Formats: sequence, structure tokens, C-alpha cells
Amino acid sequence: MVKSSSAAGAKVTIYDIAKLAGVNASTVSRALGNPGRVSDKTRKLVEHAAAELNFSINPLARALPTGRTGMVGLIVADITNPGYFDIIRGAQSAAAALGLTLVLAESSESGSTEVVVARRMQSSTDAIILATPRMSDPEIRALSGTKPVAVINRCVDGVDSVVPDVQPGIGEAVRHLASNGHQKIAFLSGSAQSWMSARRWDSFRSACDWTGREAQLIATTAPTAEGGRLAARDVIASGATAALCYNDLLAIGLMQELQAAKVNLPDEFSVVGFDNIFGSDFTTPALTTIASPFKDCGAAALGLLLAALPGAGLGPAPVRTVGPMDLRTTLVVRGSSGRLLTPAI
Amino acid sequence: MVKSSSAAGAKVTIYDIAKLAGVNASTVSRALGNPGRVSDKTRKLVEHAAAELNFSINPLARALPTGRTGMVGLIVADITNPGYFDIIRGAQSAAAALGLTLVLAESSESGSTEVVVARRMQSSTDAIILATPRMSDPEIRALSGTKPVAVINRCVDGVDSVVPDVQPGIGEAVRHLASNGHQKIAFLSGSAQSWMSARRWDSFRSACDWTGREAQLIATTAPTAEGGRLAARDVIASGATAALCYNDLLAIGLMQELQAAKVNLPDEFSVVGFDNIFGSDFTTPALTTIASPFKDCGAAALGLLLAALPGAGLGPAPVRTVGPMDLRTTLVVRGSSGRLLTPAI
DNA sequence: CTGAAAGCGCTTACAG
DNA sequence: CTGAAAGCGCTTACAG
Repeated sequence: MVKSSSAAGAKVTIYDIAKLAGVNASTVSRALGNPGRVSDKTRKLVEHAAAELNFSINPLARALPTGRTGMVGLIVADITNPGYFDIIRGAQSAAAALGLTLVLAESSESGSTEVVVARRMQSSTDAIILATPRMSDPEIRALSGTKPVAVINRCVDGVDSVVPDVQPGIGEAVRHLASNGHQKIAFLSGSAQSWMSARRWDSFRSACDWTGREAQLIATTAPTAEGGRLAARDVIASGATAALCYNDLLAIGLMQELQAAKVNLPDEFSVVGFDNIFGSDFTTPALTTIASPFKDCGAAALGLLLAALPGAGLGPAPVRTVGPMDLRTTLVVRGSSGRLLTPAI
Repeated sequence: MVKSSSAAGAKVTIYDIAKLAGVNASTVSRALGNPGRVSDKTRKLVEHAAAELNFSINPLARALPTGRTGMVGLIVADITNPGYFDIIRGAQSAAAALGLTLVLAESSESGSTEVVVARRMQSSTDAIILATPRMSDPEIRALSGTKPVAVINRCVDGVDSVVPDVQPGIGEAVRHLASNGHQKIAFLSGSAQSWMSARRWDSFRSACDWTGREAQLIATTAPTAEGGRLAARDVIASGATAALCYNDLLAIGLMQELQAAKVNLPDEFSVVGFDNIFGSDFTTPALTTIASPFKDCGAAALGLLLAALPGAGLGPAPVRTVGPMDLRTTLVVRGSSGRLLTPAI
């Protein structure tokens, strides 16, 4: 077995490099971190020594004097939820591109454990992203007082927020349904406390108003496929010929139950989901859905955070809300929606 | 606005507590970390002071003297891949339960960036989990020389490995198909270099041998739905009446193309996937698939790592491979497989 | 049981 | 441009 000089064994520090290069450790630190504050010659000397010893800096040790850890935390309510997949991906890749490390944590849908998790992260991260947080607004503000915080999928006064604009997608969806002969459209809601669900319902109702269509709110037991199945009866009873669902899982469950009841999709009934989650095109017919740019949300949140980092200027940084112009939802038309052939008389 | 004593502002250190409690900082450290090495009275004193100041320890600062960071790294090839989600979830929840923080990174399917990512993690984590690594065996061994490493979905000599036992699930699947009248069964393979694909194919072939069925290997362009669609022609041409696919995405693509060609599932053809990914039950018919206990894999990997941590005894810890008994695959029968009604003469 | 000291690996004013 | 020193927040032998 070849044992190269870069053997994986002991940890090499800047002192080892200093010795090899014949300079002071502080010079090594500068050469590696602030090239330019060091002569070209020594820089090369140090770089060679570092390479020779296969040095890689200890970010934790660096974090102590500087306060910058190079890590950003991402807290999601439920790792299971496919809706978060893209947020995680977006944040992860944006972080990686910036040389930052993503620390992932889950709050298990609980506001109180979310607070605990956030506190734990506090000292080891440079900034924290809260995706669809369960904490209260004041708790979030408190957290953001100590460290840059960005919130995704919710608007919190005084805190950087990125929330996709639901209006364009919902407008498209309602127009799509209206132009296909649907007069009464149901909305299957998310959980009652959900900020997002309320927002989507509001936007939906206005869109219906503008289009002269009737909007019917239908409550669900849970924002899951099972919740969608259980809501099917109410949907049928409502007399609506189409449904927009708070999320894709609800839509998929609704479709399943409708099909079990021999309702023909989309000839007799149209279903539209929300989020365009992984697998929403696995169904037959494939699900029409409103896509949220979640990947971009993750990236955008990181962008806000980064802007909040270095300045540390005077007082709190200005609060920015990303949304309206950059992050718009769009309708993805697939097979589950279309012209109503058998209008309910 | 109520400004409690636990204001979120400045960071409080053990020195603040020491002052408030009227003891030395080292005593604070002991009281918080090693209660029992301190009198009950001072312990309470310190605890109260800590609570009063809303103290939370800085894990990074602790890491420097102890070498224990409280973080474990998880590197996956592709965060996009739904097959990894359960691994991430399993590792995340196991870590959380142990008070550890999960650091997530992605190698983008590239062995070389995987090495870079791993190096970067090296000094900030206590241990590293490689899920379906792209690094070479020697690279993995090198990494494991410096820090506990566990590998999921692959066997690497000299490195803790956890790989689900594919045999039980594949055996079940083949028996299921055989008993439903299928004589010739196709296997849609994954990528040619995939350790896992080779393993699954081998196991499948033996199962067919035992059962007296004919196994037919069919190469695919990529382990994706698109790959499955493109393979459909070869599958039909092969004369097989059923297919076991390397993963669910392939199976779903194959189903779509077969249905587009008016092949009736499962009456004329049976499709079985692998992994039971999220959404595999969204299809019509729902996909029969072999479930791997990926969540348990994540947890198991963490278990191995933990065992490797404290001992630091003499020489390398014994290598353990988790698999055979604990982590078995099982067949999940849904609608895409069943009795062959129109046997190919 | 508790204090004083040294050190973990790095950075950054401060001198020169 | 470079060195020597002090310090980031904690822990842990070492004395007492």
C-alpha cells in the first residue's frame, strides 16, 4: 500500500505549515485567507507547504475568532413532505455554490420543538432559513434579532421573507377551468391555521369573482391524500364540477376517490393541485397543478441572508420581501383537467 | 414590547454564568457538562444562573478542545433522487434523537466532488455517512482512516457498511410472478457501474434459476422514467411477460409506455419496481414494488458510527456489516402485477 | 469539590 | 510585508 505524504492520519494545522514553510503561523493564516496581504513569494511558499501536507482548514476553529461558521441552517416542518424537497434542494445547491454548508433540521410540525432546534443551531450557523415555520411571529422576530433569518412561505413583519406569488398560477387555473365550462369550483383547504392555505383561498376567491365563477370552500381533515379521499363526498355534494386543492396530495386523494366512484376525469370533473410535487405526473390522468418555484425560494432565501450578513452595518438591515416579481407560480396543465362534457344540470 | 432578561441580543458565555453564580468558569463547565463532579448546591446555583441568562452552549467552542463536534455528515449523490429521501429522514431523526446535528451534502453524482465535499466535512463532523457513494473503494477507506465512516448501499472492505438484503424481496417477487403464470421475466438494469444494480441482477437471476424461470437482462439508458420508456420496446421484443426493474422510476416509465401501446396491466404484462419510492402508489394501477428499509439504513448507519466513536480504543474498530438479518427487503404487492391472462404463445 | 492555568486551531489588531 | 501576542468559548488535567 502506497503511503503518500498526504496520509489521512493526524490532523495538520497551520503550525505544521508554518514550520515547513519557515514562516510564522499568522503569516500562514494570512497567505491562505487574505492573499494580497502577503508577498507573492511567501504566498507560494505557504501554498506549496499546505498542498504538500494536504492541509484543509478547520472551519470550527476559524469560526471561533471570526464568528463566521460557514454554515447555514435550514429548518423544515417535516422532511417527509415532498413539498419541501425542492426547497431543500434549492438551498443546498445555492449554499454549496457559495461554499457554505447546509445544516438540515426538522421541527416535526411543532412550534415548540422548532424553537428548540433553532436555538441549538443559533451558535453554529451564520444564518437560518425557516421553511414554512410553525413558530409564532414574535418568536421568529426574536430569533431574527440574534442572527440573520429568512422565512419561506410566510410573511413575517420585520423579517426577510420569500413567498411565491400565488396569484398568477391561481388566476391561470381559474381561467383555464372557466374557459372549459366550469361554473362552480371547489377549493379544498389545508389546515385551518395554515398561513399559506388562507392566502391561496383568498387569491382563489378573488380570481373566481373576477371571472364570474362561484367559489366553494371545502374543509379537509388533513392536507394529505387521505384527507383528499375523505373530502370527495363533500365535493360531489357541493355540485362543483371542478376542484382546486390546497396541495397535490389532497388532489391525488380526491382523484382516487372520484375515480373509485366512477367519475370520469376530466370529462365529468376537473382536478387541479398545487405545488407540482414529485410524482404528481405519475397519476392517470396526470395531475394538472400549480407549480411553485420552491427551488428558487430556497436559493432566494439564501440570497437575502447573504445580503444581511456582511454589512452588519448600523441597526437592523432593511427587511426585504422577495415574491411578487421574481417568484411566480404557474399552471402546469396535464390530463386531470379539461372541458366539462357532462355538465351537472 | 416586553424585554425579558432572556433578550435575544448578545451572546452569553459561561463566564457570564460564572459571574452571576459566583463561581469559576471551570466549575460552570463541569456543572453543565459533568454534573456529579460538582456539589449539588453549586450545580443548582449554576443551573439557575444559566436559565436566568438563557444560556445555550456554543457547540463550536466546545468542539475545539474536545474534538467532538456533535455533527454528523451525510453525503448523498443526488438530493433530487427520491430514493434517498428515506435515508435522509432516517439519519436525520436518528441523529436528532441522539442530540446530534445532521449536515447534509450532495456530490452531484460525481466521485471527485464527493471527495471534496467529504474533505470539507471532515473537520467539522464526528462521523460521516456515505449514501450510495461514488468514490472509489480506496478513497472511502482513506476517508475512514481519519474519522468513523459508514457506507449505505454498498459493501466496502474494511469499512462499516449497511446494505439491505435484496434477496428476500427479490425472492418474493419472483415467486409471486412465477405463481401467476410468468415464464420469462425481464430485468431492467440500472447504470452499468452501479454496485447495487449488479447485486440486484445477480440475486434476481438466482431466484429465477431456483424457480425454473427464464431471466432476461435488458439494459437501459438511464435509471429514470425516461429510461423505462425507452426500454419498453426491448421489453416487448424480448417476449417476457413480466419485468422487474432496478428502480421504481424505470418501472413507472415502462408502465407508461406499455399502457400507451395498449398493453393491459397486469392482465397482459406485470411490472415490479424497486424501492417503493414516494409516489409509486400514485400510478394506475399502483406499482408493485420491492421496498428497501432505507429509513432503517440511515438509522443503522448512525448506530454503527456511534459505536465507532467513543472507544477510540486500540487500533481500528472492528468492521461491521449490517444487512442480512436486520435490513431485509420485502415485496409490496399492488395492482401492476398479477395473473397472466393472455400468455404469449 | 473547586480554582487557576493551559490549550484546542485559527485570526487579527498591534508593532516593527 | 511579517512576527509576537492576545483572544474567540469552551474543557480538562493539575493542584489544593
